[in-house]
Amino acid sequence: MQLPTEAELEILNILWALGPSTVRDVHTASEKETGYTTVLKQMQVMAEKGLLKRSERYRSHVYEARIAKEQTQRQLARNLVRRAFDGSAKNLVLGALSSQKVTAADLAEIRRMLDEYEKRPL
Amino acid sequence: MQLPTEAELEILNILWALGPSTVRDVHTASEKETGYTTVLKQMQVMAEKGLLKRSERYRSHVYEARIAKEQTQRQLARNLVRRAFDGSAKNLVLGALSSQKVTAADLAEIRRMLDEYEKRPL
DNA sequence: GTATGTCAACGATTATTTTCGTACTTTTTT
DNA sequence: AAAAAAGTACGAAAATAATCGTTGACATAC
Repeated sequence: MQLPTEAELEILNILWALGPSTVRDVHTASEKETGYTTVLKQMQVMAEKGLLKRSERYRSHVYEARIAKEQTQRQLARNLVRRAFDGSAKNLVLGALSSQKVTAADLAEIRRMLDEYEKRPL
Repeated sequence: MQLPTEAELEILNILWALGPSTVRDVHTASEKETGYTTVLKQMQVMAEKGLLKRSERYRSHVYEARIAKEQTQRQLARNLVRRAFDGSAKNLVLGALSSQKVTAADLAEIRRMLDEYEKRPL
């Protein structure tokens, strides 16, 4: 599968949050100051690439992400691990920890995830 | 700071591994089938951007990464967290785990890192 | 039924990144 | 000293990504 570009990821994030939406919806929800036709074109391209599914049943087309958020996240994480962390997920975990504020609750949940993982790797 | 592009990251990885090197060194070490002048130009651009430091003392210039590997990794991780993981490092950790094979030894080391982190957050 | 507004299609433009060919300079070899 | 080898500089082409303007289709309101 091909990884989404920067602008595409922004659109995917909106679609994941809103669910199936029109171009207008996405454009309105976007933080960026980009024009309507820009978003339209981008979503059309994404549909061609297979990143989005388009329903033409209605007056204005309704787009929907074709890939699940979690799957895309995994792929982005895998890609970054490969490119910048010498293939070591461990290093990325360290990088993730050191890159952000992580609360005690987060730490607890991460430990829980580790336990889960140990019992049943994905 | 500005994040390195794909090709730039490849060069940085080589420089981090080899230490200060000439263009020839980097070109030889590279997996990619790209021409010598391509690498040269890229490293010149990177020097302009401030990503590399250039020493002109010798016959062939010697380049060196201006940013530490760990710092760049942190920034890449932070960037990815922001763009694709709703700002939650926890989610990236999960993504990292599910994206790769992680050994028992890795898990142990991750746990150790968590303990470290809890004692003295970065 | 004509005017107004909303939308998709399409092409074109701009910006950025990646790549390479050519020319010029400096060494090294013969 | 001429030829060959190894470098850098420079410009420009090719590829990719992002943006927008214009046009025509289709509704809805008047």
